[in-house]
Amino acid sequence: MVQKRELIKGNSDSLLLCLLAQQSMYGYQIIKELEKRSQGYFQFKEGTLYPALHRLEKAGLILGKWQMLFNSRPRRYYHLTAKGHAKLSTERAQWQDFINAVNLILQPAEI
Amino acid sequence: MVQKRELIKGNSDSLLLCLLAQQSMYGYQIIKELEKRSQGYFQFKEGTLYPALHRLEKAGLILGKWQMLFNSRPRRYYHLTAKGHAKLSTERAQWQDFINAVNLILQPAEI
DNA sequence: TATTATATATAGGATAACAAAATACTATTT
DNA sequence: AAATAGTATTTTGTTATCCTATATATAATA
Repeated sequence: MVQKRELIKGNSDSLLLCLLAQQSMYGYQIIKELEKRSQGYFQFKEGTLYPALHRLEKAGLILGKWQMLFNSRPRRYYHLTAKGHAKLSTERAQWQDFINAVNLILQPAEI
Repeated sequence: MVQKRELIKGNSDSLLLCLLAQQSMYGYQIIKELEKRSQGYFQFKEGTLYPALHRLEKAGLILGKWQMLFNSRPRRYYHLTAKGHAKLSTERAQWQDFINAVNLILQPAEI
């Protein structure tokens, strides 16, 4: 499976919202989960993920809460806000529009 | 569609290669053709397209040739090189891999 | 004459993905 | 006890590229 990093651009926020809509997670867990679910395709770097989480939180789309644990480091669990759910819904639609538009170019009706 | 900009990022080169693989075109024509074929979705700006064409030509993927016309401005027609055809083929494969990976996140098998 | 459409080009700003390193704690191995 | 590996978050600096805006030029139309 050939991987092109450029393709991820502009989609990471949607992927994160989608993942957190299904389940609250903390940063490190998100990295592992994305890799697992995509069968190794997505390998988010810390320098990509954490700034993205902060961006989404600042925009009010997700909310992070510190969770103290006695046998490990504190973790910051993120969950989707109502605003985040609404955003995810529009982003899903935008993603479909985009796919459709690209396919019209890549696979035109008449060749 | 405010988000559209980010989705296009990293994909414009593939779109251009694909378009020029089907037919030689000049810049202005490409803008119009992309808009038409995508039913208005893609509206490339000059500041996006021309630098992209120069980038692709510099990389040896496309080749531009000036065509003089007596009743209009000169046009620079671009066509795909052999290297460009090879590149397009791998980019098509990458695009499919990417779609598959995203769909594994957006529509997981079990929810 | 002014505007619109055609046609190419580039400077400057904004955003985001990445590599890399810093920090810090826990668990396992030697 | 010390070293190593794994877990977990943060930040700095670099790079790529998409956009706005502007500049230039010609032909057709109002």
